[in-house]
Amino acid sequence: MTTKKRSRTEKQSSKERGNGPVTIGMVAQVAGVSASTVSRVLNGTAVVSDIKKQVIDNAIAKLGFVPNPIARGLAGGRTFSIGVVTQALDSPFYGAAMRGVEDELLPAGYNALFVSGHWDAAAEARCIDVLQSRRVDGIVVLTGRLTDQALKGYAKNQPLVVTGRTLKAPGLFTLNFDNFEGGRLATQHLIQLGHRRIAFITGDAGHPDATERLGGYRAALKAAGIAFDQALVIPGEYHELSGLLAVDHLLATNRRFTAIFAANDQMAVGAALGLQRRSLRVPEDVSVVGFDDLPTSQYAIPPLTSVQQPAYELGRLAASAMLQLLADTKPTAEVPAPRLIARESSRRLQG
Amino acid sequence: MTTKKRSRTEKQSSKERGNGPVTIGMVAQVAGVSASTVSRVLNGTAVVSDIKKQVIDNAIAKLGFVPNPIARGLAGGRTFSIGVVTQALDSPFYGAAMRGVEDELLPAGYNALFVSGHWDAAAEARCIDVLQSRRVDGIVVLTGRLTDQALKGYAKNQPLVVTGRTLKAPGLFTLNFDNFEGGRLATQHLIQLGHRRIAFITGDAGHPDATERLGGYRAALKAAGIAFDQALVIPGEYHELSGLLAVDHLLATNRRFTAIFAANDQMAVGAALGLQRRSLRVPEDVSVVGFDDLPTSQYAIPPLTSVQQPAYELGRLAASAMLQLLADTKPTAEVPAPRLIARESSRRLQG
DNA sequence: TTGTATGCGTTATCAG
DNA sequence: CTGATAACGCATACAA
Repeated sequence: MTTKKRSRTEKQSSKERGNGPVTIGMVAQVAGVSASTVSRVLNGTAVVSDIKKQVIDNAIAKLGFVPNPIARGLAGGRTFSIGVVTQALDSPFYGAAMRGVEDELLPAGYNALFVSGHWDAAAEARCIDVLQSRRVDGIVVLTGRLTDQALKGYAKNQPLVVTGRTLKAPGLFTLNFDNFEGGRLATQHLIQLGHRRIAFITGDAGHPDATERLGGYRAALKAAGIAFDQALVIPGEYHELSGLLAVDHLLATNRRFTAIFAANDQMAVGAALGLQRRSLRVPEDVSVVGFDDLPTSQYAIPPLTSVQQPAYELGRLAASAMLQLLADTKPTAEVPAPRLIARESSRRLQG
Repeated sequence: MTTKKRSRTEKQSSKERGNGPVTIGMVAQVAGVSASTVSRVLNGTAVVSDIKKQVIDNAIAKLGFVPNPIARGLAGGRTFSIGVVTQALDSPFYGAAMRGVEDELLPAGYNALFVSGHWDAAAEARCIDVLQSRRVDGIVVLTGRLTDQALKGYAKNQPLVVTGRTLKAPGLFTLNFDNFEGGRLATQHLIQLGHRRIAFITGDAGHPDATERLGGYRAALKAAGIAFDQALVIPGEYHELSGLLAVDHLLATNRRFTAIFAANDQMAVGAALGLQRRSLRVPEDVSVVGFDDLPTSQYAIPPLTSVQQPAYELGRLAASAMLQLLADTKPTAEVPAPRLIARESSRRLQG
């Protein structure tokens, strides 16, 4: 029994700088104190005399000790890792959000476990199972498909932060971007440029985002006294092809329009391509506005006018809220208001 | 002592379906066997009588038992999680690769821990430290900046799979995409279209990829008997702005060229925008070819000709290789050969 | 303020 | 083939 321990100690001392299994017991021994005391200075769990603290810190530094999160998790019930359910690992939007999460979590000593739900409620549920089995300290769900009910249920087991939804429940914090206002802004922008026949390409029907943006579109029209025309609303699914097909449909059915507002940038880009294919120029013949303001949108041809979605900020805020939840303080994060970024794809209606 | 255990059992039976802390001991008790035996059927560590196996499986199902990876990690020395060092969480390329990794790992019962090195060797080293402290079973480095030496060192501590490099060492497996051939293909494509004055926008100088692609460019020129002209090679940094500036530079210095080959799609898109700004049409006036074949590239205006980088496949292969390394079998993954995807941004030189 | 004892949920090592 | 029992590395009541 002690044999094993001794052999490890020897191995360590021989390599000296290897980040091998230096245990808390080893620093305790070197510092001449008990393991408990070392643990205490490590976590600030209790007051330790300055003198011993000094000695322990030295021992830690000397041995290059780094606590084992695994053991920590087992013993303390916390893993210092938080699970993040995204919808797609490969997406400019979720990518930025993940970056925000990471930037916020790492400095706090937490790690993120990213998994993706592929826009599917069942898959998301599986993700959460995996995360729970990994004993994450909390879960962040980025714009999921799970029902409010399910979410509330999960929140009972561990802190939960959810974006893209507004919900009230214990242990649950939601962070919602104002999609309605975003939709309104974009439409209003086009109206102010003189457009009155504005087509709208919707997002995925099952998604709240999409209907909210549509709501903003309708509100802006109404405010300007423009009649809503259902024929100008084309269903899309948030990807480029949708935009392209929407334009085809619009043209095939002889709809008259001078501008297109797409519920996200990907569809806007697809629409622009569709227009170009039919020899319609953007923005000379048709103005196009997107939503999300993806990093690539400023290099689209022409650079795309869009509603900025603060994906990175959203990620940071969500993570920060989670940290606060974990610290038992009430989260105070607030999502930035939507902002319209005007570029070359939209311009004043001529004639 | 048994008190505690009993209380847990009660809690469990009362909630019945809760995924609370059902322990191996509890299923052992229900099945009327020892914990060791349960562990054995769980891991297939030893032969167990079919009859007991049955009983245990039933107990597991009945209690909804799910092994605790944390405890597993502590006891068995394995965490069933593998660390993945990417360079950017928000990048179409790494995004696809991450998806590939996830798709391969999850079914095998492993989890991925994604962290990003931001193209910085020091940051990458920190990432690896974090990963090691999390006791991951292995590390996958996607196209890093670490030195071969450092990599070999890490490979001593745990299995390592590295992409974007060719290296031989114990416990280390590398997976290299043929960037040279990709560069050659793209250039050859333009040459076959009749172009002879082909500008090249390089990638980030510190990156092997970039120089290999340049090598392919030169080789193709040479094979066609076209003299290499240093003035047509513009340094870039792999982002859109580089492409735009490169075109500005080319035009400002009065270089004559009929085609541009950019070392990645982002720069190609930037170049296309730069050309458009100067009223040069793609492909009528200038053909443009990119590298990577990002998903968005097929919707660029015009759709971009590009060399396909099998990012998703690369991720899968890397993960699969890691799994093989972990299973002590020699990895056999082979990266698909580069393929040119011809679209509308390149066409035969007129006149 | 500090040390001791014990438990976290599994796997691994031994006996049998 | 199976069951005790000892680690795994740390945190935490409890006692001192």
